[in-house]
Amino acid sequence: MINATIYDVARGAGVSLATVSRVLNNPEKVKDETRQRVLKVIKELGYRPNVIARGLASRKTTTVGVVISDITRASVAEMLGGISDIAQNYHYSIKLFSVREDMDVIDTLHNIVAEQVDGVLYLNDELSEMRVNEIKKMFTGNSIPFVFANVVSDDPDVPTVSIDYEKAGYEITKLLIDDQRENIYLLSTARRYSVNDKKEAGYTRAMQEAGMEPKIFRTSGDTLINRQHFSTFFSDKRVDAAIGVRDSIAVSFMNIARDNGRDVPKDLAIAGFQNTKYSLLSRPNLTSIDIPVYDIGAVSMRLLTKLMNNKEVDNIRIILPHYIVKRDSTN
Amino acid sequence: MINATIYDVARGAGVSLATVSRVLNNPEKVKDETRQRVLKVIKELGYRPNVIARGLASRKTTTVGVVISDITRASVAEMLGGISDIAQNYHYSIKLFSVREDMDVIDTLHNIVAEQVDGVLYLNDELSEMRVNEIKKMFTGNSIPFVFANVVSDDPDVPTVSIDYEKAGYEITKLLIDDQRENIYLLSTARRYSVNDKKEAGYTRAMQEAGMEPKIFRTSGDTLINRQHFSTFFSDKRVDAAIGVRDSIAVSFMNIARDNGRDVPKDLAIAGFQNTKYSLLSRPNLTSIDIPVYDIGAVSMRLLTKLMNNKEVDNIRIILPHYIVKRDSTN
DNA sequence: CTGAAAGCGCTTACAG
DNA sequence: CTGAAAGCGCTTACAG
Repeated sequence: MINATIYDVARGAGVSLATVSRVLNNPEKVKDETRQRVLKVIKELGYRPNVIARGLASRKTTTVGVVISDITRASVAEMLGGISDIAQNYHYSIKLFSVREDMDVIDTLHNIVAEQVDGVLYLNDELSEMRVNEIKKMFTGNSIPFVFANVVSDDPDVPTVSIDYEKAGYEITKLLIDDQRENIYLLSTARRYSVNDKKEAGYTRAMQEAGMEPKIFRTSGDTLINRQHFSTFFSDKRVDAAIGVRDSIAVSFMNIARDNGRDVPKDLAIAGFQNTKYSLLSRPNLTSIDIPVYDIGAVSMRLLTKLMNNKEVDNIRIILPHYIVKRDSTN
Repeated sequence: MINATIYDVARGAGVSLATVSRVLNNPEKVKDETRQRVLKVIKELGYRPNVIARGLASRKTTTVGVVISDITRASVAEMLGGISDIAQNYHYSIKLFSVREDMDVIDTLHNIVAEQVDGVLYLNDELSEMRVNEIKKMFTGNSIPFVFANVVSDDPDVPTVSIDYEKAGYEITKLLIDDQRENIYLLSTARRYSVNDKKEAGYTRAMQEAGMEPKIFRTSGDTLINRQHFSTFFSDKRVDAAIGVRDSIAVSFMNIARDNGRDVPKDLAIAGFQNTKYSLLSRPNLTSIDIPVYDIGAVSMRLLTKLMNNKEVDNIRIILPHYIVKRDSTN
């Protein structure tokens, strides 16, 4: 038979549908004997409740919407891994919504609301504070719980899970300063991200504390493009150390540096951000800030389940720890 | 007001709900004047149909299930990008299901069926023919359309989208043979994948055709591990060329080769598979087979929409073209 | 071209 | 502890 319904089960067990429903949702309210009988029929028929019907009747879909921009970024994919694992534990399904640059975000959010998800996870490190505010209003207006993952915001009412990027930027810069490096560059992206802004702030603070001039070089995240930017870099600049806001940028820079006869780390120390696979496939292996991307996903999903079930939450702004992985690209 | 319903719209426009529903689903059946009036009220109220209710009533959820194993693999993420873009075009939503090694696949599929998706996309290059058959039976039994993406299967009734991995393996091997390389190794994974089996078959065919002995070296996909395997490689083996079944394996091997004083490509030619970012961040840049991963995702989603809407499909087994990107790691 | 009514497969007070 | 009934917000024949 194709897809038994709750009626089939009720008939088979000689009870009403209400009882079958209770066996599924509030088993403790059903007499043990009855419950066993119903369970047996359920198994025999291979019955699984129609999730859609349940969603309509209960107004709970046990589904969360996950909003992403660019899924091909390694950090996004790994965060999704964490989200997915936790969602599975809590028996939530995941609906994926990707918003592209050219799309009307608020319109998309309206669509998500129409999908009747129980909560929303918003992954995007490129959000401006204003955008965050719009999104927050939209969701609170529809009273649907939400959590921002890997987003930095100063609004104390916005649930976020991330690391302290400012501190990370500070620490990695400090590492190079303490190594007596003088001309320390930060290689950042031309496009401004809230997260990268924090890294830059941390870098700048460390430099100024040390009485050194912050030097931020902006380039593209695309290797083919930044390679060109970097190739002229060495002809007109003094540089003793560089920090890439992404590992891929750091590795690309390191390659060009070596092409220009620089010895890494002797002449030039290089560090990256994110501790991706690149850091192990580069020569020399790259010093990098390990960001617990999987955990950011997992923790934000866990926070969201609490919010969805009106559990007490003592802190809606979670900062996860990061640490520096020292490898051969620095002393 | 929170979430207007179809009743609110009907009342506002002075029509029945049936008419509102028609305006949404079969607008041509409604008199122009009425339609405009309804549309106006819809806009005023910001009405969006409750997707769940619609799903229950129409038995169509306009949602597809996407089954993945490891989302952190770059190819999976990029495929998802292609799927997501096309899904958006056709107004389908995506529900993500990840199956882990230790899970009962068939049980998971039952859950997916209970979710009432209109179709399923199954991404997994590690499926055995037997497994493919089980899955096929499960879905056909529940009469839910499905497409395998990046899966190779010999069953002519199984809709698949992939490239000709055997041919790709053959061609890249041929490239090295034609370059007069003698000891050509294939660096494959210890775990057997259907897709890697095909690459190996192509490699073997090319080698045998040339009267050379196929040499397959199996290692881990994990850089930290394969690095160790490779470090003893050069002490006891003659090697003039190597092909990694993944770019990351090829790059890892290349690094060790250079540590052992080999000049790439002079002493040793190296090629990879997939043309990922690694191929551009390695030194020298890696020759690789470009596999149109995004397109595999996009095309399989498009195929699935046709199957879901009972459109005529002339070919349910689609092979996409691949090509070799020659870079500095080979002559 | 439009409306009244049944029904999709569940959950949830309400009685008992 | 269990059942009858209403209802979730839509779609879809069926009449007219």
